[in-house]
Amino acid sequence: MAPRKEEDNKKIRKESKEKILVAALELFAMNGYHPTSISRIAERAGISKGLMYNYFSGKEDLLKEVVKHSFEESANLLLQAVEPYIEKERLQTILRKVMETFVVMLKENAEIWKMSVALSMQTSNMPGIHRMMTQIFEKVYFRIENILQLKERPGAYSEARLLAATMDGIALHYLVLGEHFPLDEVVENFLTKFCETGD
Amino acid sequence: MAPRKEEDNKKIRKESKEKILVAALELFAMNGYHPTSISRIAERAGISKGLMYNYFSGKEDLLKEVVKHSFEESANLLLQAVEPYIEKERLQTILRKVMETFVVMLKENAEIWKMSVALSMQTSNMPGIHRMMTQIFEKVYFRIENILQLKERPGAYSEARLLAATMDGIALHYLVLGEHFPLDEVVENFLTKFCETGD
Amino acid sequence: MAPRKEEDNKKIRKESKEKILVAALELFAMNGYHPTSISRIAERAGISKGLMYNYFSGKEDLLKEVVKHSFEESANLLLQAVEPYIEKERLQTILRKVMETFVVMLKENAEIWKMSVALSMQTSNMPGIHRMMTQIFEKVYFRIENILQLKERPGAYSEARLLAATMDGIALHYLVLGEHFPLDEVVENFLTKFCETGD
Amino acid sequence: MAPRKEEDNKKIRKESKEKILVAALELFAMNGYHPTSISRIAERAGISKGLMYNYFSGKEDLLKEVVKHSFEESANLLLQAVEPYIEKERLQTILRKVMETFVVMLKENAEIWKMSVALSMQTSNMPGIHRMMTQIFEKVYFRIENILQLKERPGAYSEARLLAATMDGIALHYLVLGEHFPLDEVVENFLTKFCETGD
DNA sequence: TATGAATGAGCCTTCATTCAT
DNA sequence: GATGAATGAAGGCTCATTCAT
Repeated sequence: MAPRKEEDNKKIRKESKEKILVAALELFAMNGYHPTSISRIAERAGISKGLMYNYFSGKEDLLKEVVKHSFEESANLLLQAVEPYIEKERLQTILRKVMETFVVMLKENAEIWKMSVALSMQTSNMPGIHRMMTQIFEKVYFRIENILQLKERPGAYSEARLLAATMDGIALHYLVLGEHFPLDEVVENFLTKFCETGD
Repeated sequence: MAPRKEEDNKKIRKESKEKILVAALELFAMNGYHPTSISRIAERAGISKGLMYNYFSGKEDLLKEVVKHSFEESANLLLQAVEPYIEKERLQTILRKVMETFVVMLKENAEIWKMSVALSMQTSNMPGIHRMMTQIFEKVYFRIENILQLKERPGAYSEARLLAATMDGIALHYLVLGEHFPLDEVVENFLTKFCETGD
Repeated sequence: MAPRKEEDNKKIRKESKEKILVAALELFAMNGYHPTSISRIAERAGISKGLMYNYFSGKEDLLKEVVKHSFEESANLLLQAVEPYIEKERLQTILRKVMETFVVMLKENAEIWKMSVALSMQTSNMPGIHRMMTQIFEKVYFRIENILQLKERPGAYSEARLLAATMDGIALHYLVLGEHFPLDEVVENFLTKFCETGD
Repeated sequence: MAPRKEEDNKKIRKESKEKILVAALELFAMNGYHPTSISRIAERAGISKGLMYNYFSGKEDLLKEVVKHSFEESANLLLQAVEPYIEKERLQTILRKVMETFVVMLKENAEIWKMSVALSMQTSNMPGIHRMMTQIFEKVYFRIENILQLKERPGAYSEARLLAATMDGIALHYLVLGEHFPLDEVVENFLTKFCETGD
């Protein structure tokens, strides 16, 4: 047999890793980190338990990468969705676009978001994960502040903080109450309130 | 000689249960539910592992009572703090009072709130706990809606939802970012924004 | 208060002990020895856990007394039932009477008999209990041999052994198969076979 | 390097499972089910506690397989031993052969038989095990009935029941009394009695 | 690269027993 | 005589991790 080419190896590695990450994300999101066993993850990923340890140094490392992936993806999606509008449109339009995207993502990835929120509360255990999540989050936040400044909004700093906090608060309540929470109404109310002042 | 009196036993029982609840609250809040073992709780409470099961039917039952205690206490404190102002004062004053109390409680019980948020994200496992938390939360929410209606605020329903969500969003960001989050400034901004509209 | 009289004390002791023995017998018979906890027994007897240890030195001692009671009672009932017939009647009549009584007792106390059989198999653990059961059993056996000798039955020794073994074998199968086992038919067949030979 | 071959694994698995089954059988038979801990079994089998659960879903499952193995083996040995004689020989000869084999097996596996009898008395707990034992037992019984019918024995049904019951009764007494029980004499007496009637 | 048998620490829980009252 | 709070050893079981292949 000819030795496998370098490239093939790389591809195999990437595919296996991807399968593991996907399986882990699903299970962590569904059942939580602790109740999910490595065995179940391996099973769902269609690989052996041992193989995990070729790609990840342990369960916690796996969690870290899982979170990083999904967190970064969410952040990027949100930022990219509004990027085209930032220069041309009024703040109100931009915010509306942000909220639209936000709501879609929230509904689509409810379970994953729940996991993320739960994890972000675990400050003392898993400091590495907490740090990483904070960093990604702050990246998004800075972009928001940036936009507000661009639109010559007074008090952009605390206003950006409030804006981000409110968005996450809305998400939080939706995640807890589910369809009992009047997501669309609240978002509408929020947009009105946020834009009519000082504009 | 004579068996212990009924009263004495009651007192003993109450004290032991209290010790366990306190220890459990501290550890659950600090490290989370799963990573906290019954052994550690018993150790911290200064009792034997087995005694636990005289008072609680299991680890999850213990968590439930812990959460109920601390959650209900928080809810009551918040409601009681504003109760005297509701009739006499303007909405703005009431809200300011609410936020003051809220901020104090948030700072004082940050770890417990983290635990609560994390738990409220665990919908699928532990449905009993989730239900209980939702109920207590909704009680607070209804009082808020009530107050807004009293003050003849238009759209009290979705406005109350938004108000509650924003408060929790602010709490969330404070809990994640700690002192990096400009809590007071954001609260001020929020009060301004919320009260100046439609007033 | 006048001090309790010696007699009263004795009566109280006897009643409490009796309650415990009854409760233990029922639970041991129903669920087996190991799966039955002291707590459950105390509960059913309507007394406190601690009180048990005033009357019995431990769980195994309790079992021993329970078995002794019920075993002796069974043995006595069986012997007394046939005693009046021994002198006057033919062997066949006596045996028929024995079997009648045996069948009634078997049906009435199936669960207790199951427990007894199970315990009699535990030779290595609980040697005390095994010895006691053996002694009571041998008492019955000797009476049977005695009767056969009285009726001038040849080979009374091994015949008595066979008779006793067959009776217990029938019981065993009834206990395992329940109503699927044709108890009455088999008994009839047995009586025929046992009496027609050498008579 | 390369993962172990499928075959190798199968062999390893089989050997480990066998070791566990043997150890468990010995301990269950010697001390009973409840007093035997998984730790002790693992220790005797020379493996770790955890490995057990790769092969059995729990302690009760282990018991079930242990019983099934030993019970089925006994049943098969008994049936195979007489099979060659059934067609050619008279009933008396066949029965004598049965009893010979029976006695040998009884003496050789006394402890296992004790365990089996004890277990067969546990109707309420462990219904699965009870059912399994009953099934195997009935298989043997039906063969006996079958043979009696073949030899044109009248009343084969209840006679077969009696025959089986008597055999087990003899076994029971031997198991309880050990060498105090005159096994051979009783068997002889039994054969005489059983065959001389209706022949 | 990939496997899965094997480990062992640690988990939650039960329960016979003790003892102060 | 009677109670039941408290103990602590032991039980069954899970699971992240290792390692020979």
